[in-house]
Amino acid sequence: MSDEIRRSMPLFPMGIVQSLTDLTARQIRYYEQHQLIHPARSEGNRRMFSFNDVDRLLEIKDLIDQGVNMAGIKKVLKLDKQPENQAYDEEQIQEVHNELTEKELRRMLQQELFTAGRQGKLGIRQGEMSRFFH
DNA sequence: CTTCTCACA
DNA sequence: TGTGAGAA
Repeated sequence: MSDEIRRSMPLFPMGIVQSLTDLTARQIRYYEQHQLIHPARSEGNRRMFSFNDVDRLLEIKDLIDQGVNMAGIKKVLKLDKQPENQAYDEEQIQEVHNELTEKELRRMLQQELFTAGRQGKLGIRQGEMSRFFH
């Protein structure tokens, strides 16, 4: 249950999500307008994406690459919320999960902490960063 | 420097 | 969807 909390915890800003999903900021904001994702907002009205958001964006990217339009994607998302037909789910869930390997997760979080720390957003100095990454 | 919103040739 | 302006 507490796993859901971590997955919905706002962690990364646009830049990170951009490099993580290979989507342009324009697209990401566009998908938000169409209710495909719901990033939290933090001070300065900046979008803070949760792990779930990134996960969802990766699904969207796959769909886009497969030539699916907004309408089609919305359908898929609705099927996601209403777990009635899980016929073709297995295959897609596998693909998405394959993109998020343990290794990448480490890199993602490290990148986040790095940029945050570099900007003095965290009371952490480089020497203390090693405490997180042995 | 990074991100946000809004508008447009 | 891209891109540039102007603000935060």
